[in-house]
Amino acid sequence: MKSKAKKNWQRYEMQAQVIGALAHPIRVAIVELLKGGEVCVCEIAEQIGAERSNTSRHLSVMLKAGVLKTRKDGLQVYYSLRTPCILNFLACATRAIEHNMKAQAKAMASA
Amino acid sequence: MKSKAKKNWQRYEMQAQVIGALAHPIRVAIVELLKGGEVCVCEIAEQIGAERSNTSRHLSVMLKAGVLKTRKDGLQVYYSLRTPCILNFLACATRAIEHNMKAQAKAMASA
DNA sequence: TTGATATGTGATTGTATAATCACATAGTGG
DNA sequence: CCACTATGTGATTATACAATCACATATCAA
Repeated sequence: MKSKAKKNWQRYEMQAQVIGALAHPIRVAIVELLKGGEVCVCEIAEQIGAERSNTSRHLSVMLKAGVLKTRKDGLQVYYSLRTPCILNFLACATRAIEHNMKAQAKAMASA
Repeated sequence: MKSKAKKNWQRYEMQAQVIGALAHPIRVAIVELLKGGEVCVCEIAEQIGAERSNTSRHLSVMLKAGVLKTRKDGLQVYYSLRTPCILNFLACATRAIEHNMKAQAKAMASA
């Protein structure tokens, strides 16, 4: 039934947007950094070694996707995880990578 | 410590690649379709309503990322989930979306 | 008020990704 | 062998995304 995919297309698009919000190494690094709690933009930028404006843009992508939330305090804006289940993405991705490594090692051995 | 992010950069890149392999509505649809078990390319293309060559490309992205695996049987190639934990991505993304909807409704009400 | 700092955003440019077409390859059956 | 079907891939073009710079805004402190 092609109709099922058509019917759910909008949902697929939204899900892809949320997942895409984590599909960049800088954003993965940010999520991992925020695992320990809220951090302000300037510290995020410093810790991951990226320009502030660039960091700000990446944060806004994730904010827009609903993955992060913010809290203003004076000059600073603190970002934190809004949907903690996204941490599972990282763990699952790691599992896939380990899987790949093993397969690669096996391919090497047989070559 | 900026050094931590630098040190893990390669891992972040690989994780982002795996996550990015799911960051497209067609690929989300494919993963959902494969939830029930292996499906051949031509049926995947038919069910999601995409061109076969395009479907094939999306499948190869996910295959390369280690998210899917294949089994050849005669003319057909059957794809299936290699790392089932990626199904959690979809569920978690849905949760984030619901969160967004609620926030949006609240913003509407207060406007 | 002035100056300093944090954050975010428009504009630009370079890079990556996606869709399409044409075609190659490989297996199947007559 | 030949025709047919499924799959995958090179080449092209259009689109989306990322990084950077310059600048605007907001908050604080003196």
